[in-house]
Amino acid sequence: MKAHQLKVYNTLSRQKENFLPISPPFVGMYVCGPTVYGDAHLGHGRPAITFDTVNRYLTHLGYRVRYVRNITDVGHLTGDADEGEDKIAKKAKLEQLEPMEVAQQYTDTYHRDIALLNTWKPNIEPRATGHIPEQIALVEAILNEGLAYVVNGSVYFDVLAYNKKYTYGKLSGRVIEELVSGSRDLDGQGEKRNSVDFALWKNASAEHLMKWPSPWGIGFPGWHLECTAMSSKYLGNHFDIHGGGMDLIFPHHECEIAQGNACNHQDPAKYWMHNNMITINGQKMGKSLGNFITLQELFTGKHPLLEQAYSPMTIRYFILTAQYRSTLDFSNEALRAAQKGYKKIINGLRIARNMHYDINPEVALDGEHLQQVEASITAAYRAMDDDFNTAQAIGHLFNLLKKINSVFTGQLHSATLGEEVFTKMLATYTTFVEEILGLLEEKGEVQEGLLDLLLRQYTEAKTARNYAKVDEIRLGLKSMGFVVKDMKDRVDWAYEE
RNA sequence: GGUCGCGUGGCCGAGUGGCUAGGUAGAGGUCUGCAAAACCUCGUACAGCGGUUCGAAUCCGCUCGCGACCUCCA
Repeated sequence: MKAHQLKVYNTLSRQKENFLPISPPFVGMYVCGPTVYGDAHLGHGRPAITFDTVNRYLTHLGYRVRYVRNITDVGHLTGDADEGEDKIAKKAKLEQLEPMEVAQQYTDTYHRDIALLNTWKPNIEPRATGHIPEQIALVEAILNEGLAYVVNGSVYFDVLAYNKKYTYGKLSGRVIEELVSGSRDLDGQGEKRNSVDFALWKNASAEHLMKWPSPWGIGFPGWHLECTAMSSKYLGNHFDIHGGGMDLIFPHHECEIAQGNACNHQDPAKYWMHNNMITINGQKMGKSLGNFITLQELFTGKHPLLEQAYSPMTIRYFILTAQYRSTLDFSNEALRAAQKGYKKIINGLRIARNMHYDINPEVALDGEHLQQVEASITAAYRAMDDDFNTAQAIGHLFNLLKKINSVFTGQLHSATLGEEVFTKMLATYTTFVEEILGLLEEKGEVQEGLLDLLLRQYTEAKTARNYAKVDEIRLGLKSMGFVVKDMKDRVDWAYEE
């Protein structure tokens, strides 16, 4: 296979750049994981699948990826920045649980749901609460640089001081003067010297549930700090890819860049990748809007907005049919279309796995078909090389699938493609579906052996022109979710679309 | 209010100057005991108006509509 020049859209430069890892073949990738205080919803599914696909494709190209995705189990506050209540602790009080019980419970459900989407596990999945000493050390380092200050046992990052040496706002495209003047009510600043400053360490009140000792008293870390602590610990001070949802660009990732520069004098990541939001009726699906659908609700169909259940692979396919930087609009109609498309892909996978080249010297090569197949193979890779355009790649896979189906049903002879191209076509198709896109065959309850038995009876009945029995078997299979495919010389089954 | 982005055929969704995206839905056809599956063909899509160009969905301007971030959110 020829060398690929992968291009990646970098939020920092706002353009596609050639992907050149810092130390090939190694790639360090850090992705912001969930704050574990509720069930994972469709909005969590998108970055999980997006960066899983990035991981898969980079691995396919031969890179050795270290994928780190954190679990936020402390420090993420509700309400106004740096003034609200800890999300985990709030949920703990509501459910009368230990905060760690809440974190554990939703970490478990997150893992369960994300695994169903067939995502590879991260190589390291660190938790914020497991890295308190590292975070304290970072605060001390930033204080030593003179870019933070202590007030009543809390430590704040001094954005204005930082901005004299570095540029605060370069990721989100924000101008510091506008942030300063545009800040809402000036009396809500509290201890901060300036409203744009953010907390590195917060003093904990007596009733606060999650707290640790520090040089500044009992307290807990600020939200942005954990990612700096854990990414630098496991990937170094400057690594290749930092990913997450677009809504994290500001302030979270902006603050991470500031923290990284403040204590390590360099940007933490070379490439910043951000997936867009999933919308529902054109509006962002999110916790704060209360219009989110959890993954479990999708899998079971138990949600007022859902007309039916949608399988994990349908969801994965649905998300992959859009480029990750575009919004993707949810609707039952779109998901039903995705379900059909997914099943078509998987029926093709079964066929491709079992198909063999049929040597026939009397069949001539067909230049047009050959050219179409070769073009689709090249185009599928080119799409992935162009900032992981899974939507476009899938389009080319469907073109390959048409050829595969044609050969399978006898409408096209495999020899018209020649053995080399035919084999490459099958290999490309199966590699893309299974390895790169991560689409699995969702097997039903029925054993394949049983299906084969029924199909043998079906064939016998058909030969005997016992059409009543033929129809009976056909109906029976249909009720189990299978359709019978009658071809010229044989029969086969497929998943009902 | 500031910053940024979007508006593609019934629906979802690629595409950023000339080359069929694709899926799904619908229509017709081949095949079939009838079907199904599969394959083939089709609708003449680019918010509106103006401009640049030999040529624009694609570049520029204006208008309309929608959204994101600026406060926790993937």
